[in-house]
Amino acid sequence: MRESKNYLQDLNPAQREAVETLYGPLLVIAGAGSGKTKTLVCRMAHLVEKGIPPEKILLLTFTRRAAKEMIERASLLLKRDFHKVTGGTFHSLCHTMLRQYGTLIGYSPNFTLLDRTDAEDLFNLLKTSLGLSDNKKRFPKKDTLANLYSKTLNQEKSLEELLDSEYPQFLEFLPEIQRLFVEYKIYKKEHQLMDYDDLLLNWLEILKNYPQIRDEMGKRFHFIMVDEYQDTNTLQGEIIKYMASTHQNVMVVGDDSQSIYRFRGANYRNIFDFPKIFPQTKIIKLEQNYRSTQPILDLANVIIANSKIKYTKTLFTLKKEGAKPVLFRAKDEAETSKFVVDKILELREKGIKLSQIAVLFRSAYHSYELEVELAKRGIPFVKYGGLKLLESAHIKDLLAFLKIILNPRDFLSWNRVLLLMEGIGPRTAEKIIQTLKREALPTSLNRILGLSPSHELKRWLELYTTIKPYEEESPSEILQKIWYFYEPLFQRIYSEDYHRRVKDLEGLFSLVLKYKSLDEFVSDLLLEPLEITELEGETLDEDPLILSTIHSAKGLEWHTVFILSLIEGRFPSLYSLKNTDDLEEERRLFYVAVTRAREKLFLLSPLMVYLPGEGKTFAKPSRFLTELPKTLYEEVNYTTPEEKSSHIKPVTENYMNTHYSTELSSTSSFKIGDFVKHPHFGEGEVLEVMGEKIKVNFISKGPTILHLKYTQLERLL
DNA sequence: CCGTACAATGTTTTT
DNA sequence: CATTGTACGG
Repeated sequence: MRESKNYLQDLNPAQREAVETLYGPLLVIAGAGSGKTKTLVCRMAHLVEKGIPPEKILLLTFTRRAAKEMIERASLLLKRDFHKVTGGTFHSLCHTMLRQYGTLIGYSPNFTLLDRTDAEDLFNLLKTSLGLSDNKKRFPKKDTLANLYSKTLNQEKSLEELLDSEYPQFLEFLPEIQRLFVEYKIYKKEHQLMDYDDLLLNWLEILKNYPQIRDEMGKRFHFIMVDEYQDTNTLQGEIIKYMASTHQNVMVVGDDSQSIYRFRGANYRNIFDFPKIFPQTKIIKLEQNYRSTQPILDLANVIIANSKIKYTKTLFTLKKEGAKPVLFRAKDEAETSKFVVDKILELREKGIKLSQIAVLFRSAYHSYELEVELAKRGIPFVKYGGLKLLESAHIKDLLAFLKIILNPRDFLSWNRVLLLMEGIGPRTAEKIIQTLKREALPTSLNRILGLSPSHELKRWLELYTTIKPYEEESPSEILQKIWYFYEPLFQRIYSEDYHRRVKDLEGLFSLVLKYKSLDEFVSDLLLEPLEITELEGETLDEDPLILSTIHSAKGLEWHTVFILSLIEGRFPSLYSLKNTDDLEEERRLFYVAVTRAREKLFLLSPLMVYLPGEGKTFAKPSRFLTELPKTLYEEVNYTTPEEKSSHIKPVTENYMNTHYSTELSSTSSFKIGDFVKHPHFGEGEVLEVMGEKIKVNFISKGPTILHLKYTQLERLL
């Protein structure tokens, strides 16, 4: 009780009201940077302080990482253990519950989870077996099918409506596609498979049909908190409705202007529907921004004011001072990359940690050129978004082995595994699977070996029948055994880029050590897919720079933010141009990107860009840029270091940065033993000169390596 | 029936 | 431009 004063007094009145409203439905509309996370953390702490056991709290967030961080922060706040709080995503909650209660609707506890590509593979399989891929050349492809299927569920539209609006060329196949979807559902149920959508759907079905489960949930989770509510869909809204039906103690937090998951069925209107589901809802708005400076916020407010829909709030800040956002229009992407890297090095010299700087972009591939430049200049970085480790073929192979160990009826994974073996193609694989369906292993062993003379098949089946996942063997031991078998096939299949791929696997081997059950390992990989760079970069000696898609940057903030490729067709994306709603979402995406910045914001918009199909073309600046008043940003010119010594000339007279306007230090002018002065680190002695780099022992900071190109050092006599 | 060599195709964001 | 489908030879 004594401690409570401290954290409650740190809150503004609105935040405090949200924290102190413990019972009943509560909707918090929280603008970007308005202390949303802080409010959630404090409320969680407050609940516990009022005597609520942590295990009665359910915290739903957008990523599991976010939940973990909040629980950590609450623990620190009260110096108590909050680890019994159940925290995670909707999908992970549903997954856990279905492992426990799935039997009610005919699912065994060891059902298999399908990721996106698994689902696509299944569509392909069914497409072939229904004879839909034979002569009709224009029948939709597997990824289109999976996409359509998911949309019918998440956006609650009929297949016909969706086809009409998005794929009119496939309308003629409506009956075939419908039949395919029915088959897809049947197949999943028969083989104990669930895709991502099934997790929500099936759990909702149980909640709807079993009042006793609702009661049980009410007792188990007496307080529910949901973060990022603007990015939930109707299905998730309904899950909340049932989970909280007995007590109504549910708080949701969201920002309608930051809704960026429409393609996944999220609708910002969900926020406004919340009071309809829970008529007693109390609404609180958080409008004070604690993150960004006024110039950044001004830009953000204009972006959202330009949108067609009226949003609920205008942000204000007390951080009045600050540099205007900078726009740089490079001649091409190469020049953009150089500018960004130069600026980053400059910031680092000023003492900003690389991990406090982020480069954001609409699509993962937009950063390729920059990544090359960063590697060349030796700047460590991690990238979020884009290709997931799980999506690479070799990881999927290993996972397929694990999946059939856990669920022998997962014939989709059996199919993948069998096709890896030399001498086994689609037909033989199909025959083997038919045999397995009639008669399980090990009884059918000899019959199956009779179908193919493949040595690899024989070796695998022998190994397979000896592995016992639920008994004494650890996940790591099992993975080792599989690797022992798989390695020769791996070398044969991926002979060209063996070395690149084997690196990923090493990461996987070290990750598996943390798990005590194989089941948990596999579902975790599917529910929170690992980023490729998350496994590679353990040995970095410096906090790395962040590269991220805007979607993956949600909820985070940095000292400086760069936004890449503000070009029509890239941002806004080509696919959003036809449809106003999609375009509006792109605008919100830009808003999200801008509001990630605390102090400095750089907007990049190259004049020429590589567009798929037509090579290098002139780029049209993004409409999001052209609709901004010029007074809100500074446009700069820039010459790359090769052409001249690194030099920026301000276009307008009050350009924020004086750094480039002074002459730069020349490489030759320093020797060991010189005394020098740095504008931010103060005085120091030169210890070593290494080409373009110099090592200086600063009085304030100790020995530091500087890049002469980007530093202005003054020699003292 | 398998594996490979060649042609075509559309190319975002994620649990 | 890299993945995905098709044609053909072994």
